[in-house]
Amino acid sequence: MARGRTDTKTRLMDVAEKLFADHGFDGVSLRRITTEAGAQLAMVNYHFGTKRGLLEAVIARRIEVLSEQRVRLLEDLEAAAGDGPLPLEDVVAAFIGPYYRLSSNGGRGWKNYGRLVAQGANSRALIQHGLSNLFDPVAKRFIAAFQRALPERSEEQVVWGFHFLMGTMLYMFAETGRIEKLTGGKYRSGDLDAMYAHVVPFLAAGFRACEAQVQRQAS
Amino acid sequence: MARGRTDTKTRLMDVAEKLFADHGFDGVSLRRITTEAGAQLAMVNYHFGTKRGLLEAVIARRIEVLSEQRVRLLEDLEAAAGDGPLPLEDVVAAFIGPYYRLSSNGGRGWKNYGRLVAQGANSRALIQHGLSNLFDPVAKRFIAAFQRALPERSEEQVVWGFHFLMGTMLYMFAETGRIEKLTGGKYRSGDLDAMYAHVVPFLAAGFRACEAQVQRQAS
DNA sequence: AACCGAATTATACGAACGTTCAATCAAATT
DNA sequence: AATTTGATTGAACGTTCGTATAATTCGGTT
Repeated sequence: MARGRTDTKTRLMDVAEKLFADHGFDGVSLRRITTEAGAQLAMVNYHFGTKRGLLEAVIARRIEVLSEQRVRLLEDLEAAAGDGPLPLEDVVAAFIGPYYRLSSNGGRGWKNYGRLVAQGANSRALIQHGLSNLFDPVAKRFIAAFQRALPERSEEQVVWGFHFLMGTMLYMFAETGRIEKLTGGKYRSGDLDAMYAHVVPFLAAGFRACEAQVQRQAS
Repeated sequence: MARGRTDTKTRLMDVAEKLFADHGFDGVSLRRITTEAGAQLAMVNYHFGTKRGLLEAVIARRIEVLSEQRVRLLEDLEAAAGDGPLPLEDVVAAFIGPYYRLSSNGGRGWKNYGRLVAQGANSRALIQHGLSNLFDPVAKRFIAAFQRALPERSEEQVVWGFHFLMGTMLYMFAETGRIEKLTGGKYRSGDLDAMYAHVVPFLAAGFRACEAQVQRQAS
């Protein structure tokens, strides 16, 4: 159709992505989504079956891109490392870097997705409900990769480190605007370049921390 | 009224806290809240004015407790430090420790609050809207305290470190259950004792990490 | 030229929503 | 004993919600 540059199905996902991120899943009506997308109300049920189906389609199309890039970078690392340990900073970058680049240069949709997924990731409703099956296999691969990057660390330390990394990453790409309020606008939560430059060494140092402390106490 | 052990106003806040955390603000109706609280529908508007007023009351009563404890611990640190620098681990513990202890031993309400605030903190709607004014003054004090604990680090590094700490903390107390799924139940996101033991050295090491290297954005 | 199936339109349905308000209750105060 | 006041009840308001369905459009195949 000539209603917009893209087809109806894509426009619906784009608008829903933004509005879900702004107001939450139940905070937006299908009427508002279809109106802002220039489509008829019934098109959501036609293309996605149900409102929840629309949400899942919105999330799935981004996770697939993200997972593919993460896995590809990790496989490159594994190929380059041979039998040796993986470089820790590179594993962190392989996980967060794709998200960083897509959020920076992937268009407005990725910004909306970042805010949406930061809310959804913190609610059990979405996690338990199949949507995370698109994410979990990749996450498991990265936990194993972090263990390979930190061969002297216990599994426990690596698992919790990955947990802290998840929280940091989700909050980072949510771009909540809180840091602006706290610093009077001097630092901006949308300044992903600055944040990414700091977050990789920050998380890598955290991963290495627990054992360093144990070693100090033992020696 | 012998409907419950506590008065209606408190019961409404307790039930709303849990349901808002489970389903989001717009995912729960006042009818469901009042029914589960054993109260009449009109009581929400009577006690809190509006549905949103109920949400704000729910969040405010917890933030006030949290802020008071955080500030008290920080003032103790400042008194003990005199003119010297603050011990970094202690500042981290002064910020996260109260939340950890309340979430562990403060009753089920604090668990619900943790999940609720992790969603709300990632949505601009709540942050821009006055509710964060209860949190921001304390956050500003802690950013200053972190600078005092890291006199050789740039303000920029400290600010971003605090940002990463916020994300880690919010995700930690959301207890999303994701780490169970990723580890087959071997590690549990409700094991706050283990998480807290790891998170303080993790974040402290991140704060101390050397200045961010200038990283080129590659694709 | 007739046809087909996917996409779109227009409309309707029943249910649930937040909010309001007059009436009633129950103590504490006068 | 009468009165006041905050808390609670029960019912209703108009609106909006997600979903379903029959009718219509239209380019590509027959």
